[in-house]
Amino acid sequence: MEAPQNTKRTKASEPTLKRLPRYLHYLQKAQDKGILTISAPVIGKELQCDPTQVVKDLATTGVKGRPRIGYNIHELIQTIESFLGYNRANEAFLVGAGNLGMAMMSYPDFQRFGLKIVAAFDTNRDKIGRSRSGINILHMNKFQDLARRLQVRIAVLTVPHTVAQEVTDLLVASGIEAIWNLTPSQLQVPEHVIVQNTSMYANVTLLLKKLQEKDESESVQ
Amino acid sequence: MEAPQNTKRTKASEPTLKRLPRYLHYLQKAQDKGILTISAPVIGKELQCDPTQVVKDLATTGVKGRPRIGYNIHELIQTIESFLGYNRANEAFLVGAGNLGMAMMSYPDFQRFGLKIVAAFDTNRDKIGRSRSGINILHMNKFQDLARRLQVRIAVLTVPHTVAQEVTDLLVASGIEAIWNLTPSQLQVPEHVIVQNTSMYANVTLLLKKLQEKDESESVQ
DNA sequence: TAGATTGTTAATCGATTAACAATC
DNA sequence: TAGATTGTTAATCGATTAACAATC
Repeated sequence: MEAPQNTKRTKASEPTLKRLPRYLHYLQKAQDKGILTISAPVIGKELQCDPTQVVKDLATTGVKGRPRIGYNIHELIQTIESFLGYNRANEAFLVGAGNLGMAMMSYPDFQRFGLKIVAAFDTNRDKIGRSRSGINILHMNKFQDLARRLQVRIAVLTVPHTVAQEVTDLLVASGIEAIWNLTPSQLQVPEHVIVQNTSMYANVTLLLKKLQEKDESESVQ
Repeated sequence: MEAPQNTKRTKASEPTLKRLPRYLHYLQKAQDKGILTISAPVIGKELQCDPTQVVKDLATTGVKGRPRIGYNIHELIQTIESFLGYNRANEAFLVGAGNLGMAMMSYPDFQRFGLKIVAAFDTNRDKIGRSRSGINILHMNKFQDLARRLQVRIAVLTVPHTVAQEVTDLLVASGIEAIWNLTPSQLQVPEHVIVQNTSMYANVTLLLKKLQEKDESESVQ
């Protein structure tokens, strides 16, 4: 009957979702300085992006601003955090306690972004029983049982790419619903499982190609 | 006068550049199995993407296929590798030998993707003088001199985000032209400097948001 | 009131997808 | 020849950018 309070069902596009954390980071710094109100043009100037895009991005979170004045910075931060789900604590298991896995365990502040790594798994006997940043490393053969009992839905995958698919099959069989794939492998998963790929190789390719294109355009001129 | 051999100046879009390494990875596996010829529909089926998009992506590299038959797999691999610049060895300095930095030094095969990390830098006395995966860790105060003398143009940035900007200023002052930014910071750089951002926080946000949206759509039904 | 900023609607831009002709 | 696949051109889709009305 009534207008729902915070139930804007505008689903954000991927580019928007990537920009929102950047805004948030800047807004938190601004709030620390004691600023109470902020406008889209100011955000855009600081972050070097289009002010009308900032307005659009903010609108998808459902926050309301006031013409001429801007947004209440506290309300804005709250709304973005809530929209992005940062105030929940999604529990996750990390699989593969190698170099990258260890780095991810020590990575600061994931919890502030809604992700809590509650345990790590490996098959290397030397690593099992140790811990890193308060996260215990357990044997992989405990994964399935623990995932089910603790109802963990998210896995961070940092195993060697040679075993990425077989490990993935186990994750899926254990009821994992979302996989953050930090291996270069293209994972095969059932339709209901979400995969977020972060490929170092794709990123390095992009960087080098941009540099190459810059060189070419300069040599042409 | 003559038609240039390999000088298709089609500059690829970012999505295309992200897909090409995936194709390449699959093609190399297929070649190892002894396959000599491959068609876009086969690649699309295996990688679960649209075959016409595969055709378009491959066309941007300048490779020629034959109707009904497909592409010569050897020629295809060569062309993609050449197009992406994998046969060059772009030398890079890594800055920040912390957890993530160490992981990147140990990351396998960057060289196969055209990136060669030739030295690492840090300010922590305990780390300086040590090495990892054959890469020596030097004091940051040697960066500028070495970057200039070796004409290194690329930096991999894995420092704590609190010092990301000040380190970036030094990189730029040392003549670095391209920065692979693995910190969550939004770097301020002059226009001629290329930045490739790989933000763990943006990626984790995307994953959790996708999961959240899936939950919402299911609870609605 | 005047002017700046939000918020919405329209126009542009670019990438994906579809259609179809060329060709092996 | 018949049929599958490339390669190109057109249509669709979605995101960005621009335009403008509403409003503080």
